[in-house]
This record gives sequence, structure tokens and C-alpha cells, in this order.
Amino acid sequence: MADWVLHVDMDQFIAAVEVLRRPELAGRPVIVGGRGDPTERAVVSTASYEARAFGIGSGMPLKIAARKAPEDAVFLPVDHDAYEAASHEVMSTLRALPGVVLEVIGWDECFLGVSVDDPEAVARSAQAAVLEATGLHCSVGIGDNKVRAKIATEFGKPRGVFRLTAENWFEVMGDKPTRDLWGVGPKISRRLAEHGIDTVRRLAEADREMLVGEFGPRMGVWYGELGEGRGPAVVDDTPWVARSHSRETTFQQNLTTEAEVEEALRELAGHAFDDCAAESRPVMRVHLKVRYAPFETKTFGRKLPAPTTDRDEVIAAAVELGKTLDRDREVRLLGVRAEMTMPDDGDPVERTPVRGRI
DNA sequence: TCTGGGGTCCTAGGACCC
DNA sequence: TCTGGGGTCCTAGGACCC
Repeated sequence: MADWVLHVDMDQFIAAVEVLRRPELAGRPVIVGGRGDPTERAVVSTASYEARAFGIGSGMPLKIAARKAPEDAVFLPVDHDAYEAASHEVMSTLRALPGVVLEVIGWDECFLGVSVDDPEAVARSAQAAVLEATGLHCSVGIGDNKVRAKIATEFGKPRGVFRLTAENWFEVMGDKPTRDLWGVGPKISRRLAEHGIDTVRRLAEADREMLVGEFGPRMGVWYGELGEGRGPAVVDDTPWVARSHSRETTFQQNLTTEAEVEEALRELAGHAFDDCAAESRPVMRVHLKVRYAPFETKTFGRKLPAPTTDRDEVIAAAVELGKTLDRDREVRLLGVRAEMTMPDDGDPVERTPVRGRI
């Protein structure tokens, strides 16, 4: 028996949930995003495979998607509650599989830790169980750590299974661009390319001191390991503890007056505070995010004198921070983030440099 | 062509202390 | 007059992920 990490990823999750409750949409290009109005400022959350065939994808502005979409395309509003419910069903189905440890990493994906001889068999039974319970399809990546399992899933899509380990890492990934690695985005891949590192193999062979010099002691080391496909292998089922909550809004019409800005800040700060209060967690810091028209983002924050559970104090802090905004510029987006104190005033989990919930 | 909303973690630099 | 080295805390911003 050996230890394996399985990464389960739902296929076109949001679009699939929508089609499930409106079977008449099956086979049509379905695009979910914003309030479902493609003339508004919003982006695509998920496009069905039929829509992707027209070049429509996640993160794309709805206006662009509308231009690419064929006549029979359907635009739908985001329905968080429906996806939350479907997600719960998927996760509890997987958690009930014998001998698995489950770590949720998003609405539509999770890691499973198993100790077996035949991980493919586990993957197939996971797919069958989820399909039976929810009517939804998923893909499964099998790896000897989380990094390889996560990347493997892409090769399994849709509805498939793929195994990626130390044995076939370079064969499968060696000639791929560094951008294909989990945790390497457009900026990092460009900086790597400036050092002549354009493939995963090159990254694996890169001089570690150069990486540390360029990216710092933690990220430099991490990127080097990523090139080799190394990474954490422990699947941890301890419940997630949020570190902060935020609320932000993009205005359909930019805000132009101070009164409008203050009103929006009160509203957002109140909601962000309420999200923290719902977990009985004091707020420690308040951050503001502002996007000035047309598209320049700034963030800044302030530590409160002491952790507080006073709603008005958090709102006042946000309003106070708002006074430092540039008065001569139109505000396109505002956000308030409330950073919470940790429940035991300590760090609940060992961190790794991969952003998010690895 | 026009760019959401919810998160996490890392780094650099300055202030301040001993 | 010119100056150390180490540590911590804080702020601002960068980058990435789903």
C-alpha cells in the first residue's frame, strides 16, 4: 500500500448545476456571470463546454462574451446558494468514501488522501458516487503530492482520471511553459523568462540562489521545487478558519461625490463586519480597496487600536480611511476587508507558499 | 475589448527598540 | 561626529487562486 493524493475537480461546475435544474438548457452554450445581464460590468464565472467552443471563458467580461456568443447562448445570473448547496452534497458524498481524508479547497474541488494499491479504482468510485448522488461529473488527478495531483486533473478533463508522479513528471510537464504550474501566474512566468527559464524543466534546473535573489527566501525556494513537481503531500481535514472577510462592489456608474463614497463604505464595512461577527470573531484591521476609473487599483489598511466587536467602530474606521481617497477621481470599485483575530490567537495551520487553501 | 468578488500569503522598507 | 547589528512591528503593495 502507498499513500496517494487525489484531486477531485468538478467539470464546468456552475454551468453544470444550472443545466441540472433546467434540463432544457443541455447542449446549449450557457454562460453564468454577474446578474446575467451581458450589458453590465461583470465577468463570466463559468462557461459550459458548448460556450467555451466559441472562445468564452472564466474571467472574461460579459460584454466580450456576448459578442462572441452565438444566438442560442443563455446568460444566467450567479446563484451562490445553489452552488453552495451542490458543493456540500459533493463534499459529503466524497467524505463518506471508505478510508479517505478530505480537504476542501474550493467550491468545486478538494483533495482526497488515501492509502491504497490502486488509486485509479478510488478515483473511479469517487466519480461514480458523485454522479449518482448529484448528477454531476468530475475529473480526478492522482499524484504523489498535492502539486502533481492538482496538475494531473487538467489532463483528465473532462470526466477522466490521470496519474502524475515523480516517475512521469518530466515526460509530461518538462516541456510545458512555467505558466502551467499551480502558483505561477503571468507575472512570475515573465520574470522567469527574463532569466531564460521558459519551461518546467528549465525551472527545475535553475540555480537556486538566483531564484532566491529574484523572488525571496520562501518563494524562490518554492518555485524551484515546483519545477521538479515537489510539494506538500499531507491532506489535512481540519476545518478551514478564515483569516478575513471582505465585501466589494463594482458600480455600474462610477461614484463621483464624497457622500456617495461614504455611503458605499458604510454599507460594505457593515457587511464585512457582520461576516466576522457571524463567527464571533473580533476585527483587528480594516483594509480598503479602491479602483479608480478607468482601472487603477489601490489597497491600504490600518490596524485598530485594539481588536473590537463594535460594529460602529469598524464602520468608522472604514469611513476614516475613505477620507484619504483621491477626491478628484471617479471611483469604479470599492471594497472593505476586515481582518480577524485568530480564535486561539495563534496560527491554526502550517502555511505553504501556495496561495489559497493548499 | 474591457476587465467580479471572495480569499491567502509573501516581500520590501520604514519605524522603533535594545 | 559618525555610527554597529539584531529584532519586531507595521504599512503598502504584489501575486496568485477559485
